Amino acid sequence: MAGRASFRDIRDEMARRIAARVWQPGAIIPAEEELAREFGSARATVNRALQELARAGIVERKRKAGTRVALHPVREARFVIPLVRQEIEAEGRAYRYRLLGRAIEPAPADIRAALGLAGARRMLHLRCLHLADERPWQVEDRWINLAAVPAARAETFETIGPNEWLVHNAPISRADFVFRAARASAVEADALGLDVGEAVFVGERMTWLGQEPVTHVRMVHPPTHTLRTSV
Amino acid sequence: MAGRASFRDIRDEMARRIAARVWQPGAIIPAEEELAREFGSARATVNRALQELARAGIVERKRKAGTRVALHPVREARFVIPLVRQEIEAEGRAYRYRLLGRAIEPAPADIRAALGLAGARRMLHLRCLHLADERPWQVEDRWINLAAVPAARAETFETIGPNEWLVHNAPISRADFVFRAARASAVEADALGLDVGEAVFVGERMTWLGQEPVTHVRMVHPPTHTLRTSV
DNA sequence: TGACTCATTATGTATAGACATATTACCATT
DNA sequence: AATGGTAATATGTCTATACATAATGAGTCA
Repeated sequence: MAGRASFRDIRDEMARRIAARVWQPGAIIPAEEELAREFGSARATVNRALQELARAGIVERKRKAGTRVALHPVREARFVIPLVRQEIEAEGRAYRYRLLGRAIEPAPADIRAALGLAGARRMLHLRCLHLADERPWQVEDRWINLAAVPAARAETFETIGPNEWLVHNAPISRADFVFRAARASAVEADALGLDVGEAVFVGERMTWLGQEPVTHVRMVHPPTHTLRTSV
Repeated sequence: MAGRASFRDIRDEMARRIAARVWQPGAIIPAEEELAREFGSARATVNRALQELARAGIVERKRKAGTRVALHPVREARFVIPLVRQEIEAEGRAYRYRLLGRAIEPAPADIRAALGLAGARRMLHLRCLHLADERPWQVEDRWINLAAVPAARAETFETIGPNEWLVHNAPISRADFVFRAARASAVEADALGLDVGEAVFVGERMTWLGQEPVTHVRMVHPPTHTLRTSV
C-alpha cells in the first residue's frame, strides 16, 4: 500500500492503538492537526476517521476539550430488521405466506396505548403466518390505522403480506421496536406448531407518519429464532 | 434560517421528499451535482447528506448508476448495549451485585464451539446475580479464557462484576451478540425467583482480541425484560 | 470569594478543486 | 446474437483553506 492513507486506514490504525492500549481508556488522544501531521494527511481525513470511531462509541469528542478514549464503551450494536421474506430467502429457504384472519374491529386498549391513539377507534386487524420451507417461522398479529392508510381497506392481503404491502403504500417517519420473551398463547402455539406455554421470541414494531400512528405489529417466533449481530 | 444550508438541512429535506413520495420508492434521484446546484451548496455537502441516508438504508447508491430510493428499506435499528449497572441505574434503581460461584474448570463443548476454541481448555467460570432494588434482574454465566486474560486468575470477583472488570482489564476488538427466548432452567429459575420453564430473555455475548477468544457470557433475564429502540 | 467577560482552542462544517473507482452503455468484433 | 473492449459518468475520497461553534480557562471587577 504505497498510496496515501485513506480515512479507513487511519480509523483502523487508531482503533488498533485503542484495542492495544497504546491509547489508554479515558486518556486524551492527540488533536486532529497533530494526527494529520503524523499520518501525512489532511485534517478533514483524520476528522472523518475520528467521527466514525465516535459514532461507534469507541471515543468521545467534545469541542475544545478534545477526543478521549471512551471509558465505558457503551457498545452500540446495529441490527438489521429485514422483511420476513428477505430474512427467510437470505437463508436459502422457500418463503410462503398465509392469511389467517382479516377484520375491521375496535383495537384493544394495549394496542391503542402503544400507538397513542385515543378512543376505541376501529382498525384493520390482520393475522398472518409466514413459513420457511413449509415450516412455521412467524405469526404476525397486525393492526393498521385506516385513518392513516385508507387504501388498506380495499386490499385483501391474501397474496401479499401486510409488511410488504405497507412498505410500498404507507410512508413512515418513525418506528419503535421492542423485543421480549413470552410464553406462547394457545392461538400462537397452534399456529406455530408448539406446545402452549413454550417460550417464544416476540418482536413488536410501531410506526408513525408524523404524529399519525400507522401500524402496530406483534411478530411471534419459535424459540429457535435468534436476533444476532456483530461489532 | 438565513444562513447557508447545512448537510443536516439537506439530509432532512431529502428524507422529507422520500417520506412524502415526491421521490418514489425505486426511483433515481437527481445526481449530486444537480442537487448541489439546487440547494446552493458544494457537492461534498450533498454527498455527506446522501451518505447518511444511505447508511440509514433510506437510499441505495452505486457508482455511475446513481442514487435511488430504497425499495425495501432494510431498516437497521441500533441498540445500545450498556453495562448492567448503567442499565439499572439509568432507570433510577439501586444496583447490587452478588457472586454465586467461581471455578476454574474445563469449558463445555457449546461454549468452546461458540468461541472457536479447540481442545478441552480449562477456563474461569463465574456465575453472578445482578439485582435492581434487591429484585433479581439478570443471572450471568460467564467463561473467561485465562490464556487471553491471565490477570483474571488473581481476581476474586466478589465485589466487582466480571463485565466491569473486563471493560477495564481486557481490550477487545470484536464482539458477537445473540438474543433469544428460552425456558428457565432449574438453576436460573431459582436465581431469578421464577418457576422452572418460565420464558426468559437470553442475551449471549462473545468477544475476541484479534484471533484470541476473550470471554463468553450468557445473560438471563426475567420475561419482563425488553430490548427496545427507535429509528 | 464569586460572578462575569473574553480570548483561546479543538472540533464541526462548508467549499472548490482534483483525482480515483466502479459500472454502465455503447460500439466493434467475432 | 454473443462477446469483449472502451469511453463516459456518478459516486467515493482527499486536500487545502476558511469560518463557525462550543468549552475552557485566565483575567477582571464587584
